[in-house]
Amino acid sequence: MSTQLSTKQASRQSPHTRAFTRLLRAHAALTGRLSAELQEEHGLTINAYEALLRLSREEDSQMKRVDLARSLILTPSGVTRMLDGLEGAGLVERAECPSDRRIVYARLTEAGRAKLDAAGKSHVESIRTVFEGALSGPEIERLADLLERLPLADSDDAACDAAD
Amino acid sequence: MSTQLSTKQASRQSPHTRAFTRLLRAHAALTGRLSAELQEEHGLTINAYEALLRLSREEDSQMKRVDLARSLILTPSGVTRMLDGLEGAGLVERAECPSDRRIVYARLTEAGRAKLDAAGKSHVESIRTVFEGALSGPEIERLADLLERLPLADSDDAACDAAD
DNA sequence: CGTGTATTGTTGACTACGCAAACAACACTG
DNA sequence: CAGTGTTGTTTGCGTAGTCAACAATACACG
Repeated sequence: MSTQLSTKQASRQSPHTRAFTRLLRAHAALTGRLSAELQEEHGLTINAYEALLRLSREEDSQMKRVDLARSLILTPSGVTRMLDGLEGAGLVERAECPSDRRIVYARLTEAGRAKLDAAGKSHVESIRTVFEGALSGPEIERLADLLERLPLADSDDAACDAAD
Repeated sequence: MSTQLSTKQASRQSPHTRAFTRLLRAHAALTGRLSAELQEEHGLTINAYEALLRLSREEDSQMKRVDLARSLILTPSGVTRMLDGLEGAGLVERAECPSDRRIVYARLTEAGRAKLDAAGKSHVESIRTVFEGALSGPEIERLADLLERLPLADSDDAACDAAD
């Protein structure tokens, strides 16, 4: 199927590099498509959507901002700014921690849950379309598994954070 | 169709969603780490590096800017801005097309090739470290293959661009 | 020819993020 | 209980990217 060695050789790379490059491109392509959709139909960024999703998974629909940052692989400042938007839209609200006043929780509001629900329908559907158009069911699972095993933090970051 | 039994189910997601989320996170984690390195040691963005790499693969070390954009999954304006930087650093230069004066080629300079060479050494090494620390050889190839099959363009984009 | 239409590339205004610094609240130490 | 370090959050500034509007060229067809 693929041409072996033409004058230009896409295949001369090591598998690592190939995997990485493809990861970059796949990410650009998928987020490009999906974020446009999410933005247009619901006014949400992909990260904003993921934030709502993670909050919704917590028992009390709230999370420390730091944890949210780590979970999304964003810096704390990124989270602050993103939540600014979501708070402005009334999808998330702040909640204090009684025992530690440094901490501010981000809590999903009812409107936020509704928004997540609405956005999720089309978003999940789009994701499914994209993936199922390209890969078989088992392949999708295999892909998810492999991606899951890539390291999420700096290796020099001491802890192995079982908290996830 | 999907979902709402929420209390706390990270694993209740469909494989598509799981794959997508993991793709997002893996991308954020890897680019975060690798781009910091590339930036610090060589003053290059990941995309800038990839651009140099692609130019270096062309026979005459040059590419139409539009093609470069498509290849990197960037907008034309993004390419203009990125190349502004690379031109300023003398790593890339402009070249005209005699037959079509709309076209401007981006051409790798000698300095650009040298930079690519230097940056490539550490960059490729880092990539290898990251991937080999997490996956076995065959798994890396499998991952690359799966990622390769994800669609890179909008499906409503008519052509299947065999040009790649 | 001239006139629409598509393609190539650039620019201005904006967004989303990171980094570093600042700051507030806590936690330990003596 | 003052001093020092650590953690959580926000803020100023820089950067990389997008989109919309544009100019210039190419082409197709009356």
